[in-house]
Amino acid sequence: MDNIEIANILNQIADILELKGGNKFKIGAYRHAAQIIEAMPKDINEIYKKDELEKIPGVGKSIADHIRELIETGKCKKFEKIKKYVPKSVVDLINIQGLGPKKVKFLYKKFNVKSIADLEKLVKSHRLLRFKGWGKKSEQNILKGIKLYHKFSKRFLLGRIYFLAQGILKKLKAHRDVDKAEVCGSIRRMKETIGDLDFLVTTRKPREITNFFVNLPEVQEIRAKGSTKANVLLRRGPLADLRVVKPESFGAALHYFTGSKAHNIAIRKIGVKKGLKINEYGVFKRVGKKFVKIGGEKEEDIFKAVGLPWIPPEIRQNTGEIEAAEKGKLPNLVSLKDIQGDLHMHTKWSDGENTILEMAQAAKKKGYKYIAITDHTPTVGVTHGLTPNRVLKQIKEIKKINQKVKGIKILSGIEVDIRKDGCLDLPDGILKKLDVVIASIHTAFHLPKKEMTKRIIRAMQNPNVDIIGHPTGRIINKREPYQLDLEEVFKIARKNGIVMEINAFWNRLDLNDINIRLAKNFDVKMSIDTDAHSLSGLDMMIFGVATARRGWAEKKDIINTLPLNKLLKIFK
DNA sequence: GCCGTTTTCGGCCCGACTGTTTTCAGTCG
Repeated sequence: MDNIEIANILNQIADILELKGGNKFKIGAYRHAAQIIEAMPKDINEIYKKDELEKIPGVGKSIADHIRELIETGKCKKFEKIKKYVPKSVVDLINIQGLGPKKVKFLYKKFNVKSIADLEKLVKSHRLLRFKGWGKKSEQNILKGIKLYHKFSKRFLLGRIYFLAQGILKKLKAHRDVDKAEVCGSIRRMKETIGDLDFLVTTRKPREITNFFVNLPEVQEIRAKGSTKANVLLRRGPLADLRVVKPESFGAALHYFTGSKAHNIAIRKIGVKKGLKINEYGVFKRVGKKFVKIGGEKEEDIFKAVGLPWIPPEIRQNTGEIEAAEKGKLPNLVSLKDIQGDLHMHTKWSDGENTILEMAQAAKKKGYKYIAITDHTPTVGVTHGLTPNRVLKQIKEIKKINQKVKGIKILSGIEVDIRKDGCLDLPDGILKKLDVVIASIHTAFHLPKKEMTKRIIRAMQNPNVDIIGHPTGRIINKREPYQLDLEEVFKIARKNGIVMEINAFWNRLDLNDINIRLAKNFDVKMSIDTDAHSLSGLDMMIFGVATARRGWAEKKDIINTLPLNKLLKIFK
């Protein structure tokens, strides 16, 4: 069992306890431990082997026992026992937006609601209206929540399975009979959600490799297995395909399996016009009645055959990249190595896991030249946000740490909350003292479009605001973006020199690819920041950069590619 | 269930918002 599987079970225990109405601090303890284990870079099995489980913060004797049991037997008595209290399908209902443990418990006990179908039927019968606390609005909200759940429930978030895919890829590459291996599909295009995993391998021993693949420990169930193709269900949830081709077809197969489908069709169409046939085995030229292979070992061969330069996977959507390539006007996409610093992160001063010093040292290790510490403000209650006094204290503290740590500059910042009316929850006099001010919304998500737009624009007119954090507020698979007139917002951003954040955290990725392209059209500058709440959170930068690339962003569009002296000129 | 330069017991970040009420429970972060 890996970290995420263990964390999943701890979270499920917490879910069930919540439904049972258990002690909320106990529930919190399970969740806390799950969060730490999921986010920590170390393999929990290694920690188990060293008998150091209880050294993990948030893990005491009891949870350590559960983990030991899980690692040794794959099961845990506590979980097996409380699982009997409610069916899993009932627990899953709390994932519907607007439903929490209390409401789900009520629905289960009173109406025996066990599934989304049950729930929908009940709501539509209006029988709920007779009960205290359930009104017309509640009905509407539940139906909306169900719709959202259906819309998103089939795809996996990139950040949840990216590292799983990389891990499997590493194993494939390490196999002595494997020539080349790559992960294709939407993961290679770094799409924010992933349907399944596509692995491509070249080898002279296809049978051995397919066998090796279906017997990987990550595999739960073999669904199909042949000599050059296999399909499995992974324990983490998604399906995974393996395709084996000959080395001389690697490039063609890579292109074919990377997609997108729309992009591939467009490329093949150009090929047809030139008398070419393009498929996963190569590029073929028509000679009389026969087709003769003219390329396919490298991905470049495919593009070259249709007279185009190589196009980065992230923008292969057939949304203008082929036309741009034809004109020699492909964007020079920003890349991870261009990033000079990270301007949004939290520390123990609010809801982060690590100290300012630890974050700075980890960032320095990444080669960053600067970071900004941007803790929360009091409105976001759970986070123990910074009051004016604590802001001043933190500024002093950062000054001290800057003298200690060489080679990286720590900027004093804040993620100040934008209240419902658009004013900020710290006084201007305090904001003025900070190097960088990010303003974000964490409450009142459901305002009408006009009001929400006005709210953000009012915040952008505050002379101290530099960046708007996660500008649309969406949580992938969970919460829709706010109703917002982004074009209006971008106009003001351009005028006032406000930077729009590309929040790199994998369940946000906000701005998303489409809005990044829009912002670019308005000549709005952006910053790619992790919103890290722990050291491992800093690793999320790849997802932010990938999203920026999908939005055609270039180095010049992204402010945290600038050296410090130039960056500081942008801030007020 | 976890944790301790306020500690080994007794705390455990809590404010904003919504929808329902008319003072508050539930949800969210």
